[in-house]
Amino acid sequence: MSEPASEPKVAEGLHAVESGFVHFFVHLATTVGLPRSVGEIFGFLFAADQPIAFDEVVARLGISKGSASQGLRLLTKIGAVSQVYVPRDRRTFYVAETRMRQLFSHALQESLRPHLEGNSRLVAQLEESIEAHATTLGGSADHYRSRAASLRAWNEKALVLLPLLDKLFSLPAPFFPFGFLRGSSEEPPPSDDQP
Amino acid sequence: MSEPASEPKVAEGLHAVESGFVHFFVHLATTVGLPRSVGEIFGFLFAADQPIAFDEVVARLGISKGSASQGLRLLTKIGAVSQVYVPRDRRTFYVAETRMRQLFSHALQESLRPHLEGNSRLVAQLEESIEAHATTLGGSADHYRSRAASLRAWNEKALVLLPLLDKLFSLPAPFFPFGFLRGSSEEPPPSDDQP
DNA sequence: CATTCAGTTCAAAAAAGATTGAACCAACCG
DNA sequence: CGGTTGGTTCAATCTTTTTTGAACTGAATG
Repeated sequence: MSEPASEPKVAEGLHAVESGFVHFFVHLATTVGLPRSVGEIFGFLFAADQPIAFDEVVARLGISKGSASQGLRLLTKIGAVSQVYVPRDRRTFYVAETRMRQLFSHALQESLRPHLEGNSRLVAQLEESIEAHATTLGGSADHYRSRAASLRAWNEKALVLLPLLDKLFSLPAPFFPFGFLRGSSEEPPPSDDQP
Repeated sequence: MSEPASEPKVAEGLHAVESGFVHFFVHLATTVGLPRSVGEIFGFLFAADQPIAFDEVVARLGISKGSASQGLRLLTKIGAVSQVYVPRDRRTFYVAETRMRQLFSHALQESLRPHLEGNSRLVAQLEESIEAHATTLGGSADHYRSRAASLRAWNEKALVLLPLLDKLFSLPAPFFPFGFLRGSSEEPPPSDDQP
């Protein structure tokens, strides 16, 4: 009853609830290094009940056609939204991928992996460079080798952990397998007390 | 034999090998959204054999005192480097945390966690907002509730997976526990088949 | 065909972020 | 004390990224 007459208009033309979703994804987008507008677009589509037309994205969000176009292209490329063709309508419609699992797993494959692979290449170069200069380096050659080795080991670990992480995410929530490492400082096992 | 007379000088005054390390961490830093200079500093320290004084960072890397100061402060704050007091020297020396495990785990706790917690807050607000408007929303209230629920579920999953991930990383490499999910590409339940 | 409508492209403007450097502070030194 | 030396701060500057908007392409429509 004590609400002010107008919505806390976060973005032109959005209902308070919609802009809640937008907020959430703007936060997510920026923490992940994507432009804010991409977060807005995705949030808006994620909230929607049905496919949304390009020009509605522009109008409701109050962003330029240019941004919308680029943002939607990016989101499509990374598999976060897809186009939907609506029969008697000339416009293209978009829907968000709402299964978080898909989103996550896609991101892992398409964004994280390539970076880790980039790392691998750099480590390899680094190691070559060390060997190339080994004689000049004298005693420190070994030191450098061991530092490089640690980078390599770390990176490889990350690489193999990647698919595993993906799996873990796909597990039905209550089942998290804490079993195999009950050693520990962090988490009490999830199983209930059944004597 | 075919090498040019001078090093491929990536940064003033660095040996080729050092700049290999610097490269690696610049890459890492930028993919993680940190300023390049922070990557440079860390790379340089990571390569080093012994503690490095502030002014050497400035000189060898050819960056301003300002950058060095801020970069070192940040790195210290996130636990990636620490100060070392060298007896008869007025300057402060720095060493990189070279145990990748520590770095990683610290990053998980200090960077990822807070973000996920931020998410939680936003989801909570979102849910409140949905309830606040529930009557106005009519039929779509349920739709919004379910979308919000999926965000919540996802976020909570991430939150519980965090310590687990940390554990996995700490495991001696050869031991990776693929055992419990030898199933295939998607999601056969983790419990074994006991009729 | 000429027109309108949907959307893309891309150069220019705006905003956000990183870096510099000069002023400054605080030990230490002589 | 007065002068160095080691380092921090922060406003100004430079760089990079994001956003805009106007020109453009290419269907559909009439």
